[in-house]
Amino acid sequence: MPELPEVETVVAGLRKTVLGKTIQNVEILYPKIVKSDLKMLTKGLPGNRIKQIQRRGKNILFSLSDRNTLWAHLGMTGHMFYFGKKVKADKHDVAVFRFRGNPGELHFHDLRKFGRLSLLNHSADELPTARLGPEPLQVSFQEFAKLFRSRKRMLKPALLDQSFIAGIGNIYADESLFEAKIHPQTRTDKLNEVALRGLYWGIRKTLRKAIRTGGSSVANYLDVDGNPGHFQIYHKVYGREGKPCPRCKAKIKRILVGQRSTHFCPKCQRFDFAHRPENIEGKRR
DNA sequence: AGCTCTTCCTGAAAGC
DNA sequence: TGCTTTCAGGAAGAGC
Repeated sequence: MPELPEVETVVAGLRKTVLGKTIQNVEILYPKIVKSDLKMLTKGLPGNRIKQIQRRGKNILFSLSDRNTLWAHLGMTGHMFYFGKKVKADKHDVAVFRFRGNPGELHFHDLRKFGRLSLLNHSADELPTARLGPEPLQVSFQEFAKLFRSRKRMLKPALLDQSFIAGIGNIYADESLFEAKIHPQTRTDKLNEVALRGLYWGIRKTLRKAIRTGGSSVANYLDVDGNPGHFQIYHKVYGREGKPCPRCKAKIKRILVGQRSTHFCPKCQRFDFAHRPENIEGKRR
């Protein structure tokens, strides 16, 4: 599923392929993905040049020459495929963009149709980004620490909450918590300075490495040119239930936290590691 | 405020 | 073997 590193990879691909092109028309094959007014979108896009493409959290923002913004979210299984020539739409394509004076096409492909597309009548800077938490690769440690201390909730749901911190999904939440050796059910406000630093750097390390390797190819993630990423071979806990922890060889566990499957090492991700290191032996769940 | 449950959707995997 | 059920998951919305 596309999370921050995958979306970053997709945005890099979009910049190489469609940045600077002028939209000729857009064909919406599955109208339900459009969350803004459908007619406004299909009528408003043609003639617009794509001036800038940015990622914010897991969102893709196309800044248009008329100062409006095309907002895309890949959901669970969304892909953006660029073809250098006319190509017949796949049955899972939800939208096709065509460009002026150019045979190339951009296909928004989305098997499970959780993706979304909106035309927003304002610039990319003044987006519904008020509903998005800080970027994990940009936020300072001080702000990060303040954020976690300001809430009282379990870490796992907090990391998945886009209004809390943007861009992290199930894979990278689990992997980051593993890096930081923190139990997913630890409360955000219970992390001491050491644990907070560990988590801050764990998230950064995990996301950066995933970006470097082109994202994780699970749920058939592919980049704009149809290439898979490679980060999944580096997954240490995600999707590894019952397999040995790469750090201590204990069996990786999978539990449900807030309805979401959560993978962790029960031995080296201690529930109370973060705030009560002296009590590590005593408690179990 | 924060948790839980539901909805959207499809294909793979598990169950019978 | 083949049909049926379950599950996965990002985000939003309802209800508590």
